[in-house]
Amino acid sequence: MAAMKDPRPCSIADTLAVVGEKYSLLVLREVCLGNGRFDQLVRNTGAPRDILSARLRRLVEAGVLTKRLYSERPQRFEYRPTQAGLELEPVLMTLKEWGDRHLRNGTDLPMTVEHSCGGALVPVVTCGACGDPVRHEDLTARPQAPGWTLTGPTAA
Amino acid sequence: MAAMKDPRPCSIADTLAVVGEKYSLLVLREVCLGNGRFDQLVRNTGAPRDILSARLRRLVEAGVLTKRLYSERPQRFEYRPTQAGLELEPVLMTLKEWGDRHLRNGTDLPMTVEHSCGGALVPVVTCGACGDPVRHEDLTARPQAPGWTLTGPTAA
DNA sequence: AGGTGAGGGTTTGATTTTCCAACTCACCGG
DNA sequence: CCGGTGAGTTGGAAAATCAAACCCTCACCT
Repeated sequence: MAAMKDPRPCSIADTLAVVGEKYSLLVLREVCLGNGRFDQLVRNTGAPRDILSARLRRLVEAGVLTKRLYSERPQRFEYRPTQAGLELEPVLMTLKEWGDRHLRNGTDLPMTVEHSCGGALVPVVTCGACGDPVRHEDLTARPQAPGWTLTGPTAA
Repeated sequence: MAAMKDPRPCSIADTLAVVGEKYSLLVLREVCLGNGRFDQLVRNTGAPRDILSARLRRLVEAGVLTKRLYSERPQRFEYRPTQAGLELEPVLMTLKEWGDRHLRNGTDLPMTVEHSCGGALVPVVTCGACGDPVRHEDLTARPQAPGWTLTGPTAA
């Protein structure tokens, strides 16, 4: 995700610069599931080996994954999520939720996630302050840096 | 995001096939903010015009955006989010939240979002059933379709 | 000692995408 | 008639992706 003169300083863009390249989030999905070995990642993500290699390097250097030796002689490695990597799981969950609902009508899901409370997880984004589920109409963008001249009714 | 033989049927991958290409989510960000005109999108996302054109076509065809005529003579268009598009905002919020925390230490944020409850929005993903914030340790993946052979301790 | 196979990659060359600048077309304002 | 705006399209160079082949280190079998 190299050159891009995004005139907008933006954490969304910055995060995508780390995990927005093709396969990166699928790699993270697998690593969070515990499938952190190279050949598993090739099989489960469908990424070409050279691309996977590049993505892993990038994610390790960005502090999202770590490379761990799980066997000397023969040397074998495994990738695991860092704390920062685990904190990207909300992104995976919201992506999954949208796909489950809009691309599969909520039926025939290939995988579900069970929450410790007992049921299938339905991730809901709430406001940390009041605890209410967040709806578009309740949001107002507050530009803080130059480059953020809003024109429209504004909400993100 | 053409050819990819992802051996895993997965809603995350499917969603990324819709909005995972470079610039797509930045376009959605702008459209959700109300900045839905072509030249605004060029300026605010930094996307080359031809790429932007392709992304807009794709997002409209996928039902994430609609193209609206806001002036005949001269013909001028504007892109707006559909309901499905608005429902992708949780993805944007979780991406923003991660970037704010991990890429900027939570300081000097270029933009904040205010929630109707009064404070700056801190998006938290919770379990729809019990309402608790979701933590990695509380999750268990439940494969439902073939292709989902888990090996590790498993959680997503 | 030789063959086979797994794991974890790198190399090579063809194919796709992206990038960027220039160009179009339709209209409006002076 | 001239310049400018909005919404794109076009053409060619540069970069990223793809698939397959290759490499290296060991372990195991016989």
